[in-house]
Amino acid sequence: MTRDAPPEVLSSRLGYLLKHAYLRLTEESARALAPHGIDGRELAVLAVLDAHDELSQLEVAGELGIDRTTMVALVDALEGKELVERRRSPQDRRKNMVQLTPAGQERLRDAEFARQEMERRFLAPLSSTDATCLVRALQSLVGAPTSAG
Amino acid sequence: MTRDAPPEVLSSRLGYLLKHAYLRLTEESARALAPHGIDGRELAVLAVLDAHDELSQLEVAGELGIDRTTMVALVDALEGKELVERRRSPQDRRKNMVQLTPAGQERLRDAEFARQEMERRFLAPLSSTDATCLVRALQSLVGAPTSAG
DNA sequence: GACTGATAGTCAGCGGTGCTGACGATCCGC
DNA sequence: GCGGATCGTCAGCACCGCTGACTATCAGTC
Repeated sequence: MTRDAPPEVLSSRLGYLLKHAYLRLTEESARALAPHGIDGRELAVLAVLDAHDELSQLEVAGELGIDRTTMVALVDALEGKELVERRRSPQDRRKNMVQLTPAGQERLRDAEFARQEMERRFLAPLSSTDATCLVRALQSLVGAPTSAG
Repeated sequence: MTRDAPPEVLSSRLGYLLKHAYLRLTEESARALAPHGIDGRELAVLAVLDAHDELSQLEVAGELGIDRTTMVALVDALEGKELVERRRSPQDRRKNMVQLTPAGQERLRDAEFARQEMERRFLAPLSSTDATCLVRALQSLVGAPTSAG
């Protein structure tokens, strides 16, 4: 099934393109991850934890670029699914250290596989040159300076 | 000012990249359009109207890929700024035809110029090859089939 | 001409997301 | 020990887009 192609006035607008590409990926991501009982944000948290072994909630939030208040519910959900554990840091008892459980590690592996499959399908309409170029361009944009002062 | 570069675990995730590129563009867009008293969605409505001269609310919503219920408030706002006018269609009195006012056309010109400037700045960190490639890739993704049934 | 079903616009209400502001607990420099 | 900063938490708000219901209107049928 193809969706309607965007009207010509909009197809050259970066805002339209980025928004709809993002929305479409979000849909695909939800569909791919649903069988694993987590969503894209939760998977990102698991991946960050796996890469760093153990971080405080605030550090995880910082990595992901989301607010610490948003992090609370996110960790609540993951803890409810027994994929992560909160522990008060003995060094700094203000901090909640968040750690993957064995179940969390397993879930991460499976869901990561599903995500990679999904991304591969998502990028399938592109030539491999265009696909690499897209990723490289996005990386530059996200890591790059802006006029934001 | 450069923003923090994304952590390595996330910089290869399409979801993270698309989301943050989109968020960053949204910020820049808001900043660029603020002096013109409209936001990105409103500008898109004006552009669609300009390209088609006159459309019903539902048709505009269809072009932009947003819901007809969302369209109501959007047209309300634009009408409040006297940039568009609603007229009952004589052919089909269920339809609200939406039309640019002269002020709307003028605003569109100015804001479009600001948007183009903004996009140019936004894409500045990319080589011109990468920039064209990015746009082409996004166009393919947005216009392309998905597994969405 | 009246009845039926579909369509356009409107509105109330909901869910998701992310924010601000406040608070308690805790840490650190003095 | 005190004052200021930091972390987690919560309540409340704003924005966005949706669903569902309602009204007005149209088109087709009898």
